[in-house]
Formats: sequence, structure tokens, C-alpha cells
Amino acid sequence: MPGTGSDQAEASSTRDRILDVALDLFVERGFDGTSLRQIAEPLGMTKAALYYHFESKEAILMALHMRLHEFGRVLLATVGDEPVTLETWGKLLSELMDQMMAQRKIFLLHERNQAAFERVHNKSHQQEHEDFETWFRTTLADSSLSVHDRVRMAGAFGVVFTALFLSGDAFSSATPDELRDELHGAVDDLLRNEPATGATLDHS
Amino acid sequence: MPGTGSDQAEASSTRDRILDVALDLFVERGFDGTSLRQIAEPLGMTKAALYYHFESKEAILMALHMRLHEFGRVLLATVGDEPVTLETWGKLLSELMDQMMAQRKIFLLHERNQAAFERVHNKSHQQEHEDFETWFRTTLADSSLSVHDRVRMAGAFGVVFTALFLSGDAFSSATPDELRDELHGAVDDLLRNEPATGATLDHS
DNA sequence: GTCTATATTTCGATAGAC
DNA sequence: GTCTATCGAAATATAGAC
Repeated sequence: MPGTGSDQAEASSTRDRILDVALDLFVERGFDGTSLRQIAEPLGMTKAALYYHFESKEAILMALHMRLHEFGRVLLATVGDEPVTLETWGKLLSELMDQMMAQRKIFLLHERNQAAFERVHNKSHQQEHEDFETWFRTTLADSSLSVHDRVRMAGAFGVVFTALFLSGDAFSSATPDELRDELHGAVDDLLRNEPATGATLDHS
Repeated sequence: MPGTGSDQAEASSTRDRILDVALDLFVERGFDGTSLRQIAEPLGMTKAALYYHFESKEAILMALHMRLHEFGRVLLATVGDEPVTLETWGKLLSELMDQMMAQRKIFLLHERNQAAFERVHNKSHQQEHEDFETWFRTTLADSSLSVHDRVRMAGAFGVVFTALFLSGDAFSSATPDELRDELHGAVDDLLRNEPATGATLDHS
């Protein structure tokens, strides 16, 4: 909350406009490849002015991280404490897919700046926060699930992630609805418990 | 080719040892988060010595990039000029999967340093090289293929990529053979031409 | 081939005026 | 809230001795 702003109804705070520009640049050139001057310039200010709104460059990155963190918090709440199965995983992915399509840039930010996030994460003693990414990887490593099921779970996520983020704009010609339906179909194929046709597969 | 080395049979050249250390650090901390001093120190030399073997820090990154580029060149050759179908895509992925498991670090390097690669790639006027990544994305964007097929192709790649690179060490307990078999199964499920309804599956 | 300097640049961050 | 000016640190890269 930067001070005693007078415009109650201004469309977006300066703080938010800084974050929007930073998000674009961090996705495009990377966190380390972006200088504060490059963030300030399109906003018509100098880099010194940024320090009125953020105490450091890393604070800008962490503020953007919070946007993802909030999605994860909500998502974890919808899962509740149901045991993880191929079916519940499908429901989770369905929710996640919508979030990813709506907040594309935030996910791209994290995909393209893993090293920077890890560095800042360690510096700041911010351990002990129930992170969605942590839960995700912990679940995939849960040895009480079969390797078969876990590969399917990771793979189903990978289908969505790759189509949306690693394929460039390969699917920009498809409508969002068409893409979402195709992704659902692919995810369902992966998570469907194989019917025992001909041979019995045992994946307890 | 650094000069007139006297040890013909030395296990690895200094140049290669520099690249090996740099690869580890670039994967762990990122290209921008790694200084030349951090590369030189574990090798028992000073950063100035690195300039005898490489003309710049970016040259080290590009030398590592060449390792991936060579894989891609070989891979593209195996594809030949066959038209891309779900079946040929499966064969390609099978080859690619083996390469990925054998050369894990090189792929991790590219996954975690996309911004740095793009920056260096643009600076160096190295356009005009038949890049595997370029071919990959171009193929996925080929509008002569149906969206359905292209989503399946991107997704099948995503299954492999995610299990091997985005899941941390979630599958480190599984044997490489077990993991490879499971990935093949998942890929086949995605690329199998859907039978009309309960009809015959044709994967010749 | 590797070293000890050092040049040069850029960046994050601060001080203080307005 | 934003500016000008500057500090201090760290990085890439070079020069020249050995």
C-alpha cells in the first residue's frame, strides 16, 4: 500500500503497472537479463523511482511470485484432503488448465526463471510455506502410488504444460475452447484406467 | 583445438573439463547466475585462464549448445523426409527419449536457460541454421495437420519431457527400464489413432 | 597455459533536493 | 512520488609477465 494516494478510482496503481511491465520483461528477457532501468523506462520514470514502491529488484520478483502462490493456495483448497487418485488428479488438472490459460504469463514467468526463483527463495528464509509446486512434486514422488500411476499423473500435467507453454504459438490458430477440449481428451486418455482387454495389467 | 598439447592420451582436455564444470553450474544456478570465477575455482585456475580456451563467457554457452545441436542433427537425419504422422512421431520420440535420458544435463541446461540462449542467439548472427527445436515447433504449427493430431504430438513430447525434467527426482526410485517402458505406454496411448467406437486399433 | 594486475562497464541501491 | 547524482560492488574482458 504505497502511501496516501488521492485517486481512489484510478484504473491501476503505479505499483501494479510496475509489476505488469516487469512481468513482460522478465518473461521475455529473463529476470537476470532485465535491468531496473529497462523496467522504469517504458513507465516514463527513472529507476530510482522504483525504490519508492519496492525495496529491491528481488521484491518485484517475489510480488509476482505471490500471484502464482495465490492460485496454488486456492487450488490446494479445492483438492481438500481427498486421497490422490487418477480421477482426482484429472479434476485437479482441469482446474489448473483453466488457470494456466487465463494467467499464461505468470506461469511462463516461473518456467523461464527457475534459477532466479530458487536463488531468491533460498536467500529469503521463506521456507515453511505450503507451496503448490512442492505439494505437486511430493505427490509425484509418493512411493505409495505405483510408478505407472505417477507417470500418468506427471504425463497428464506435461501434456497440458507443453501444449500451453513449450510449443510457442503453435496452437494460437485454434480457439481456446477447441484447445481445451483436445487437452481434456488427451488427459483422459492418459488417466483412464486401462480396461483389461485381452491381458490383465496389474497396477494396484 | 587449444594449441599443441603434449599429452595425447589425457582423459579429457582442459577445454572439456571447463565445459563440464560450466554445464553443472549453468544448470544449477543459471547462466546469468554463474560467474567465470565460479567456473574457474573448482578447476584450480583463475578466470583469466578461461580466456585462453574460450573467447568469451557466451562462447562457453554456445559450445554447450553445440552438444544439443549435434543430437538434433542426427535425429533429423533419422527422420529423413518422411511425412510426419502420428506413427513417425512415435518413432522420433522413442529416439529422442533415449537421448534425453542419456544426456539429461544438456537438456536441463536448455530448459533452464531459455532466455540466455535467445539473447546470445540473437546477438550472434547465427540465424540460418537448421535447428531441431525450430523444426519441432514448425511441425507442431503445421496447419495441414489437424489440431487433434498436433495436440497429441505436442502432448506426447510433453509426457516424456515432464517425467524426465520437470518432475525433479520423483522417478529416481524407478529403474530407467521401468520408466522408459511406462513412458512408451503413455506415448502410445496418446498417439494411437482413436478407433471409431470399440473397433480395431491400427498401430501397424 | 596460467598467473597477477587492471581496465571498463553495468547494475543495484542510496542520498538528498524538489 | 519522482528526480539528479553518486556510491560501491561485481562482472566481463584485457595486458603483460612468467
